[in-house]
Amino acid sequence: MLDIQLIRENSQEVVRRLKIRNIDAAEIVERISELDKGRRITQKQLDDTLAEAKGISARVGDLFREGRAGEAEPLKEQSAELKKSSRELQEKLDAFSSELNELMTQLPMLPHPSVPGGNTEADNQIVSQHGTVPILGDDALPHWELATKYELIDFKAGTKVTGSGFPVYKGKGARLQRALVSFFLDEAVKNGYTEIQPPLLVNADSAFGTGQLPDKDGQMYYVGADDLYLIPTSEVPVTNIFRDLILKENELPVKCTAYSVCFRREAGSYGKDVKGLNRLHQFDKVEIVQVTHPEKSYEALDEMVAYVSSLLKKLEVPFRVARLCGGDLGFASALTYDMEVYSAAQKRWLEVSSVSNFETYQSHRLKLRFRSSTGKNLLAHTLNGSALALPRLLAALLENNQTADGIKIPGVLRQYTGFEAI
RNA sequence: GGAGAGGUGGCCGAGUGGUCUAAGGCGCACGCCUGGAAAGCGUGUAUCCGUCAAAAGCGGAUCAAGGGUUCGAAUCCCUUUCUCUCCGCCA
Repeated sequence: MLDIQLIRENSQEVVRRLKIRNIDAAEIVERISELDKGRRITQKQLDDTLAEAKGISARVGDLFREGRAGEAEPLKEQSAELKKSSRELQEKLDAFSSELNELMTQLPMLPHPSVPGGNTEADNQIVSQHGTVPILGDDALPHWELATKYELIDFKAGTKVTGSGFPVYKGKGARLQRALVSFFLDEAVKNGYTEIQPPLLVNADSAFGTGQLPDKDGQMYYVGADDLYLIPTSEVPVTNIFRDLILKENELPVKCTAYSVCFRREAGSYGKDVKGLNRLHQFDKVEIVQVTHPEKSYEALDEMVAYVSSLLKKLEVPFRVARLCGGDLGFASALTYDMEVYSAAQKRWLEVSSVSNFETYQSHRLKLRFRSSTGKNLLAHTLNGSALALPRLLAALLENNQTADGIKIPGVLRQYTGFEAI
C-alpha cells in the first residue's frame, strides 16, 4: 500500500510514476484525494461529538453521586441526541474509509526511478551476463527427455496421481533435488540468513500483507473448508512473521531463509512454457527475505543479487540478470531483478530467481515498523528473492551438463549428492 | 471433535457499571548517589487517527475481534477467534 501522505502532498508525482507501469491512475488518485479529505473532516466532527457526549456522561455521573438523579434527565436526552448523530457520523466515516481503503489497495507500488518503461518481458533491460553459453551437439536432449532416459522424473505418474504440473522425482532425480535444497540453505546460513521452516498454508491476512490478495487471488490454491491458502512462495509466511511488529533499530537488517514447497495454479499458461519443468503447479524453492532500514534497502537489494549470482557461479550455470520494465514489474515491487539461466537444449533463458525491493509497500500492509533513533516508529523496507527455485535450474543443469556418457554433477553439489554423474 | 477455564500495557498482574485519566511489580531509559559498579532514590516509559508548517499541546479510538444493553462498559449480554486443562482421535 502506498502512503496516503504521498498522494496528499504530491498526487501528480504518483500519477506520473505509475505511468511507467502503463497505468493511468489520474482518476483513482483524484477520488482518493476527495475521500481522504472527506474522511478527515468527518473524523473531526465525530471526535467533537464524542467529546461532548463524554462530558455529559461525566456530569450525569456527578449528579447521581450527589443524589440528584432527577436533574440528570434532560442530560440523558441530550446524550441520546448526540449518540444518534455520532452513529451517523461513524457510518459516514466507515463509508469513506472503506472506499478509500479499497482504492488504495488497487494502486500498485511506485516504480523505482531506474525502472525502464515498456510492456512485456521483451522490454526488460539485460544488466549483465555471466558464464559461457554451451554449444551442444545436434543429438542433445531437452531435460524432459533426459529425465525420462535416466529415470529421474516421472511426469506420467505425477499426472495420474494428481494432474499435470505435479511431477514425481525419483532415484538420483530426487536426490539431486534434496542436494540443491541443502546446498542453498547451507550457503544462505553462511551468508548470515537465519533458517526458517514456515507453514505451507496461510490465512487471508497474511496473503494480503505481502500483496497476493487481492491482486493475485486466482493464482493461489484455496482450501475452503478452513479458509486457508497454499503458499505460492515462502515469502508469504516468512515475511508475515514480522506483521504487526515494531522492531528495534539495531535488530535490522533481519535476514531469513526458508526452503518450502510452492503451489501455483498458473491459470492460463500453455504451450512450450509448461513443457517439462518449465512451469509447474508444485515446485521447490529456497527463498531469502530481508527486513531493512529504509536507507539501506537498495544496498541490500544489490547484495541479494550478488548473493544469488554467487550461487549460480558455483553451480557453473550461464545466467543473465534483467531489470524488469514497468509493465513486467510485480504489483508490490519498486524494483525487481530477474535472474535467468540458459537452458542449452531448449536454447532459452529461464527465470530461476526474482529479487525485489518492496520498500514500504508490504510493510504498510503488514504494519511492520521499527523504532528509529529519533524515537519515531517508521515503516521498514522488505525485500525477497529466490535463492533459488529448483525446477528450471534443474532443467538447465541436466541439459547443459549432458555428455555421451551421462550427466555431470557440478563440483559443489557432489558432497550433497554422493555421486559425480548420472 | 466433546467438556471446562481463560485472553488486561514490553512482561507479570490487580481491577465485576461512574475520579480506569488502568493499581502494583518486573523490565527498559534518563538523572541523583559512587573512584567505578551494584544497591538505593527520583523521573519517564503503548499504538493509531485527527488538529498544527512542525513540535508541544489538545480532541478521539484501542483492555483478543466484532456487535449489543446503558446517560456511562476492561467490567453485563451475544457472536467469532485464539490459548490452556481434561477426554477422544492421531504422525
